[in-house]
Amino acid sequence: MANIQEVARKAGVSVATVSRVLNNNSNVTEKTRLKVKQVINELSYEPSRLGRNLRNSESRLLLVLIPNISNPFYSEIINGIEETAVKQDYNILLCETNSDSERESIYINLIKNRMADGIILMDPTVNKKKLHELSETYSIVQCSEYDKEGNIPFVSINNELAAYHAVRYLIKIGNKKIALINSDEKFLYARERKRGYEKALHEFGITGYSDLIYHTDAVSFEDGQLAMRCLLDKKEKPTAVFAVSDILAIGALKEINASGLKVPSDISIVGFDKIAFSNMTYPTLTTISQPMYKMGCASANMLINKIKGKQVENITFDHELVIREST
Amino acid sequence: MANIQEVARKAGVSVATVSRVLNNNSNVTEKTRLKVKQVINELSYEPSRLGRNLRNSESRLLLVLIPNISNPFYSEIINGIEETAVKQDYNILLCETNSDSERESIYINLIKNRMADGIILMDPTVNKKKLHELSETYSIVQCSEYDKEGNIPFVSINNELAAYHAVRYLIKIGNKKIALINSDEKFLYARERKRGYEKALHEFGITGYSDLIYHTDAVSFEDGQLAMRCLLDKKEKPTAVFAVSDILAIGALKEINASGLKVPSDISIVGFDKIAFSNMTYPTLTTISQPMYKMGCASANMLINKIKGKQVENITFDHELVIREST
DNA sequence: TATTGTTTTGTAATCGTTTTCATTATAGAG
DNA sequence: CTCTATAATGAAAACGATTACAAAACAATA
Repeated sequence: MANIQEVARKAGVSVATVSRVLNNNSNVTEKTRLKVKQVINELSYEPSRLGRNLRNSESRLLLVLIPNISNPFYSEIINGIEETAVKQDYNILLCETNSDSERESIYINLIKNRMADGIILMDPTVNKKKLHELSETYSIVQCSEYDKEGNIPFVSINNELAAYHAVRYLIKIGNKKIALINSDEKFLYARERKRGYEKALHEFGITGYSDLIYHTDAVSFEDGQLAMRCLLDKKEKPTAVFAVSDILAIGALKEINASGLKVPSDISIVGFDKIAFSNMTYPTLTTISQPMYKMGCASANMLINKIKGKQVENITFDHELVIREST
Repeated sequence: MANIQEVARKAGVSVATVSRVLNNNSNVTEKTRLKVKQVINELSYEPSRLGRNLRNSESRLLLVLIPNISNPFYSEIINGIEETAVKQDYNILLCETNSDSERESIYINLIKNRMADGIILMDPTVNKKKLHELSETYSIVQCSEYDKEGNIPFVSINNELAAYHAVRYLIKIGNKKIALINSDEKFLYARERKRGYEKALHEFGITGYSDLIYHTDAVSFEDGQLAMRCLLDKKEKPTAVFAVSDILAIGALKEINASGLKVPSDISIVGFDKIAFSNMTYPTLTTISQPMYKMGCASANMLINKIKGKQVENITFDHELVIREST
């Protein structure tokens, strides 16, 4: 495999000139440029990014930390990140943390080792203090789930408002006994969506159903089923369910169907995220849509700007209530 | 940010010794080792992989080329790849090709530029000749979808046999008019699964239903719906459907439900892949399960072995027919 | 033609490691 | 205490690019 030296020798120029041609940078005579390009072709030379990276002290890699790649919510975000990154000559290093802080710190080391130029964090499980320290030295942005305290920039939506809209809608179509299937409240989004839920109930003077809140261990279909089974066992069954994730909602839906009750006539259900599959369930799922793809694009741009040393501003995207058959 | 020179100076040793401590390689006195480690801590020094990579002429990055990250089939494979790679101190560079050969070749350049040590290809859209040329110089393995012609090693299943099993099962439970929802036959798996379908029909002497084969443009829920709508419009409706992907099957299922027909009493349906969703549909989907995670692990191991210069053998995993409510 | 200014090119240092080979320190044997 | 064998260390050359600075080539002007 040829290197820049060989090209220079064969073309009868210096490596500096070859490098200049490569980066079509400063002024090189058309004649030499042509000659060099010809030799590059003859030797089918490809510049090594290893050398270039070392010299430039950059990896042109963005580290993307997600809890779980199988969750379609993240797939869409990653789509956006990748698209945006590639346009600006970056690549993404996708790493799945499984919300395990040990695993996460293995990956975070990649930035300390200069193998990544920045991090897009989807689910910070690392302890806050460490994270904030880290963000003073390195370029980090948060996407979707974030930590308010520090000053690490983030891209997200207004979770409280979105949940409020969902629940208000359930109330307006006649529901009072509205269950909440929430995930672990260690997540900001979980706390915020719960607050939106409570706010809507409070606003319409609905009280006394605090046992209709269920917290799942994780976000999986099975957790959704489990939650719903639990809720159906209550002496006062809910007439509607708001789940903080489509995945949970779909599990719940399955459980309702299995119990012989009908959606939406017996129980209405609203999910969150508008994953592709939410339109394939029976019945189709009413849900809150987040602009996942755009959020991915925005966080990649934000990170790249941060790497370049620019000042960046937090972004809050709009959500939308998508009404379908489950309500 | 400290470098190895500073550590060496502060510890009063040479960079060689520091490097040896770092790689806890050859013999370093316990005393100096301790001293060096202490300085490393004091300076919170982290070795740069950029320097190391250049020196070692490796990137320790595996390029994973998938057509579409949103397809849960691939997510599971990626899980396996990543898990395996990380254990051996590799990271994965995940790249989505969208089955676009131009995009694919951008990514393939990464290996020419030494930014990746090898490639796991899921959906070779690059032209075959180029691919085979490439594989003479670089380490490449194929996973799931592959090209038989060349001698690029692959990990897959026996698609023909799997399809044969699915269709034979449909026949045995009493179906004759069995539709096939296939994807584009540019894919090997599509051609093979079709052959399995035909083999089963032929074996049981079923003929005359060749208009019950539908080819979709892509693999999406919508394509599945479209296909089913088309099949339901035939004068002789099928009593069973075999779809070459769960995604297509789920779309088809949706369409059958929408048309007022019942699954499985009116129409039975079998999918392929056993994605997580397939257990959440109404009714749950009978499907062929592939060991996606294990396939991911196997292809990562295979690639790493190839990078190390070892000889590798193709692997064909077993499939399994998972009978659920849709049949 | 000599002088100046502007392009174009080359030399050599640099990025941060690893590793070969030479050298020095240490221990063990006589 | 000296001599050897071995273990521990260091000096310096890679790896393959980029780039500051110096030098050479060229063009323009007097």
